[in-house]
Amino acid sequence: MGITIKDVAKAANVAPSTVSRVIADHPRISLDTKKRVRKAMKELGYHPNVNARSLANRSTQALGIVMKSSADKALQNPFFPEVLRGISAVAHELDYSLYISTGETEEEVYEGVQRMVYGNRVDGIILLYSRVDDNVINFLLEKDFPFVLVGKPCEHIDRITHVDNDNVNASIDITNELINQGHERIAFIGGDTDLVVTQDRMRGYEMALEKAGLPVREDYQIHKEFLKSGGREAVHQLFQLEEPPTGLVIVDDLMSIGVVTMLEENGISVPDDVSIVSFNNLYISEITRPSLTTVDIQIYNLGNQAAKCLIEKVNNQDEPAKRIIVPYELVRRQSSQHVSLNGASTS
Amino acid sequence: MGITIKDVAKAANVAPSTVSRVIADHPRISLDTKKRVRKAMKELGYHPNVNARSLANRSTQALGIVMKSSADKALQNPFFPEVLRGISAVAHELDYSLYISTGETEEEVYEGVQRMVYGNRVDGIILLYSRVDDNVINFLLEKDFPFVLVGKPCEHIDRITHVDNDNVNASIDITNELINQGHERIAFIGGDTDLVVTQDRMRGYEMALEKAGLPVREDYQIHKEFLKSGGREAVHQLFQLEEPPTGLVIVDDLMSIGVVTMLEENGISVPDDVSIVSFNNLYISEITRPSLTTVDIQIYNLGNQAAKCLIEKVNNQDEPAKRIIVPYELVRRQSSQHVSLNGASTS
DNA sequence: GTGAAAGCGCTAACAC
DNA sequence: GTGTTAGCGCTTTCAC
Repeated sequence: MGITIKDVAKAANVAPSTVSRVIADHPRISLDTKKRVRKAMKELGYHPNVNARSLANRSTQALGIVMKSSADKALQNPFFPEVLRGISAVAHELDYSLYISTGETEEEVYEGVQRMVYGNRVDGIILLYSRVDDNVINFLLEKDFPFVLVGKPCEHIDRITHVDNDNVNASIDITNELINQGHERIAFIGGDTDLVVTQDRMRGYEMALEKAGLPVREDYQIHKEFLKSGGREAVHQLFQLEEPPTGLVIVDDLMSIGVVTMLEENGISVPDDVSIVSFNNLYISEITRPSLTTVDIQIYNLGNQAAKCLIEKVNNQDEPAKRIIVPYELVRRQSSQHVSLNGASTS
Repeated sequence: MGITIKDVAKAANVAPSTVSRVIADHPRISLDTKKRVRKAMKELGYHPNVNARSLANRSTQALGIVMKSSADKALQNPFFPEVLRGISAVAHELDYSLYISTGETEEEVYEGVQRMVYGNRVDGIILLYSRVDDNVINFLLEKDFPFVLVGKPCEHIDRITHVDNDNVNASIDITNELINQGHERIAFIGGDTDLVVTQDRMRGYEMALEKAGLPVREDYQIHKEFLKSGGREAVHQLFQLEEPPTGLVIVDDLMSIGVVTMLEENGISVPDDVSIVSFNNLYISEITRPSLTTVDIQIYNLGNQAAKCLIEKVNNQDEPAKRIIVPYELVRRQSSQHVSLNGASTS
């Protein structure tokens, strides 16, 4: 069942090892035999068995992709297909396959990673999230298993190759966008505070405010997982304050859309009453109304770079830990405007 | 490098074959040795090498997932993470791993599938799309390789196990929703006409109109990939007609959002001037404004069923071809309303 | 109930 | 340049 290397060898009148060498395009095989062998492979319809190869080789030509637990379906989802595209492009080019592991809980995710590593299923792993105190990272470090992180590690930062944006500066810039438009009361809406990306973006926000001499107010920060029921309330409260914000920095475009809706339910209009800026530049950010002023973090590129780094690392165990910063870009759209225009629609 | 079955055997004072039998939980191994072996495995930190097992076994405990080419990033994306969740849940439960293959072009996708099959990487494949004249399906059929289709095959329908919604009836129902609200001029906006799902939904739309004695007008159908530049124009034209539609059936929620934006750019408001209904009930459909009246097709469930069917088929090559229809549900939200309310906002 | 040995399909010394 | 051979780690007859 299935053509093996032996069949090809026989047909081409060479030894199996020669066929193997032809497959690997070994330099010191004569062009003539190469041709003959290749012809035989074609004719017989030969395809190598990757398992056998992996066994002999201790290399799988496969990369593992690990997402964070998909329990909170909302937030990171649109991110995933795009980063996958980026990874897939280089994987395909370099003839790597992709394994994927996810799970509803952290525990499931961890188990998945163990399976990949212990089972010799993959040569390396791309982690698509970074959270404090993550046992997956500790496990991989301990096993000295090649991996790359998309995002910023919160520990061992110089031991972990990672691909990230400069989220702090991105956040400073996007917050300044509001400040430059004259906003002085700017609130921050974030997600899971365990995620490093949330932390960085919040820090940038605070730094920008401080630099501009604006107060950093605690009642201007929301961190509930507010795409669920709690969030609606939290946003409502924010605008019940004596001095409600006129600008909002939101950690993700998808959240922004939810917030816009909540606001409009309360008769608050974007950008006429409040300006919104956010992050990620998802596809949807352009086609929603208002279109979103956001930071394009180049998701595809993040995936692309991560895959490249990982493959380098796989091919050379001694490759030093790297840090790749993918540039970001501000995208100005309709959701933010100069504070002096506030109330435009009601006037 | 790595604990093998032999190490365990030595430690437990048995033969390697016995260890193997313990792993497989073979019945005629004494409980005593089982315990002893298991203890040794624990102590040594043994983990089976899946490649070796696959080689000996001709089974990989892995499923392949094939998406359609990701070139058109817009349409099917939000679908993917959700269906993956569904697949992943059962894969995890039954100890299967997931292998994923995508590509920018059809050709790349096809190559990926070949790699999975020929390389013995997976035991079976889940196809996440159905399009006419697809060489991937033909390839799998020809090789008699286990696979399951999410969607409806356009050929060999009784030979292919597939998991689908009843898209024709779903479309009839959602179109009737508009008809029952008094709409008589109802247009259809679809995507790629090669996709079976587009065809089914269009047919349902037409059948509903006919049943209601409403004309099926050709100038009421748009099929450009209109999330790109062409679409804006097409929608514009639609509302330049002498009798512009008052209702729109749109093949996907994400498209709906784009259309709402285009309409509002032209001063046409949803649902006050035109009602919109669509399909899929993506997460975003609920938080956008207006929230979308749509058909919940239970994406998670589609994935779940597909994975189950595939594993059955893998375990029993003679499993007959099945057809699983996942029920759908109408979700009424703000984007559609009775035609008599039209113009409400301008009055 | 358990062991010995062959073999899954391939690669990688080591020969010549 | 190419053939021979010994594994990679596991499963699976076939003995006993």
